[in-house]
Amino acid sequence: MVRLAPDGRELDRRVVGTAELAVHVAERQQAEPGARWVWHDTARRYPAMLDAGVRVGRCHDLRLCHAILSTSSSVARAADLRAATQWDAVAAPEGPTGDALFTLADDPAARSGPPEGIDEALAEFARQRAAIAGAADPRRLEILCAAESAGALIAAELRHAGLPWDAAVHEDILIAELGRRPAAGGLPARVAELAAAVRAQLRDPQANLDSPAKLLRSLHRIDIPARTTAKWELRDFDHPVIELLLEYKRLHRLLTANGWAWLAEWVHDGRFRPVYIPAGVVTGRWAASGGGALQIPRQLREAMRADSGWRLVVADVAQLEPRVLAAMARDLALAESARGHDLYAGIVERGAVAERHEAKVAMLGAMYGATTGDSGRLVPRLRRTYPRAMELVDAAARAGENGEQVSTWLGRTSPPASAGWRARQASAAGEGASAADRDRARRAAGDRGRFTRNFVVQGTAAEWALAWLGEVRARLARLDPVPTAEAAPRSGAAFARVPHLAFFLHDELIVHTPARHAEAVAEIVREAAQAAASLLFGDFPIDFPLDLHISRTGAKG
DNA sequence: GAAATGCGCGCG
DNA sequence: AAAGCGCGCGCATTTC
Repeated sequence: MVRLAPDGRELDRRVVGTAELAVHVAERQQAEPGARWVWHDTARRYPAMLDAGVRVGRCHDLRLCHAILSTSSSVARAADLRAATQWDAVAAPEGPTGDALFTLADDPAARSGPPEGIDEALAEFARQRAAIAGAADPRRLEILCAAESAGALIAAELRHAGLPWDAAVHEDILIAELGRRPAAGGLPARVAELAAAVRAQLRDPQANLDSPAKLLRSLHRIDIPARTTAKWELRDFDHPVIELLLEYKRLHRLLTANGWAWLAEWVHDGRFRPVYIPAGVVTGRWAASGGGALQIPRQLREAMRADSGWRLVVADVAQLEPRVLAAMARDLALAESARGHDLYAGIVERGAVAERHEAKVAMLGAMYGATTGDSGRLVPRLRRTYPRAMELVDAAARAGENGEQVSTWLGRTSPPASAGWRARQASAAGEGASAADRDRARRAAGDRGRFTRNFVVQGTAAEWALAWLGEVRARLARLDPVPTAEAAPRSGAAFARVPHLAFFLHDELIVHTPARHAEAVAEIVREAAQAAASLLFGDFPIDFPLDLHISRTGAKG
């Protein structure tokens, strides 16, 4: 550990273990609340501090920032960073007994993580500072690295606090939908009944409903000529088995994905604690590992219950991506249509299309690269009405098709075209290329174009969301703790007495707060959205309206 | 018998 | 209505 003066001068250095580090950080946070901690990997250091009740205000995550800067097209000498060992490697998580559990030092060949020493960390930090300072627009990368690092803190904090989850409510839903939980092994009553009814209709008591290939053959035997067993295809066939089968699939899905096994594995002591992975997606979106945090069915949302005396403030952004697109492209016409709560209604008002639903599929089609169907047909209407916004995504698509890289608003850059992709394009352009070669190359180019088209919008939306999260976190930290008598101890040592973020998913966040702070928190969440807009887009006139509500109920029963 | 692949479906 | 982006998971099937 090394302490630096604001001018970068070294004040003192010591090698410390995790426990000692937590104590030291707690002391320094008191003395210098604005300090920014520089370390290799937040995911590795911060959870143990939180367990010790220590929160950190700001940090610079060398691993995540290395990943951004070493591949950003905004950085002039990114190769210097790439040459600097493996700073974006994920190190093994620190176990309860510290690094000793993962000692790899005696086997240098097995060591895949980054250098551990202070000098190496300082050198990497200096390289990253230089990379940012030398960029054409240093402010954007500065903001991106700060937001990414804040996100790393938040990801650890979200897991520490967890999302209040009432297992009894969840179980009530399961019983209502599926029937009683079977004693051992078997299917719940309603699922078993449906399976039997489907097999009766198929006139095959042994029919396998869970193997797509076998199910398809069973359907063919009763003259249903489906090509696949996907529900949007089955829905079009007029046969009594269809409704039963779709209901069976729905319940079977609920059972296997979010049934009793999921509850037992992921909900403990009234909290759902998924593992968040900042920048787990190349666009900068977060991924999740375990628990399926990205896919909790809406049906189960009722099981989210604030602790007694606490509230959940639930907020999501209405149509985040098209709003981000309007601001990036400086498209005043689209920004005007986006004013207020319903961007799609605004598009209809402007006369681009006749119906709200058309506005929605057209806009999604423009951002995803639809070429066929209703969506593909409607995109040209948007092109006429919002030429600046549409040119931005069209240009991103052309760049991708040409094998170029694209960047988000703040400077996160898409991956380069793979060697295989380049080889395919080159051989298709050569003399001996067959029609099939050219066709494959054209399809691959189209795929890549749709990816880069979406990358700039999805990635910038992720940046806006990170800024929003970071603003919310900073402002929540200024609210007063409640007395111990009103604490929510299950939210963990660091958050038992203060409002804290409890969930985040792309364009949605949830804060768990003492009831007395709920209105203040709601205001903070709204203000933070405008602050994020200003941070990224300055005074460009774009709204980011929220759907926001405060949960009425406390814990069940 | 483990690992990779395909399908289907939940989420944004 | 089920194409056009990004994910993770469970299950069945194929491959090593």
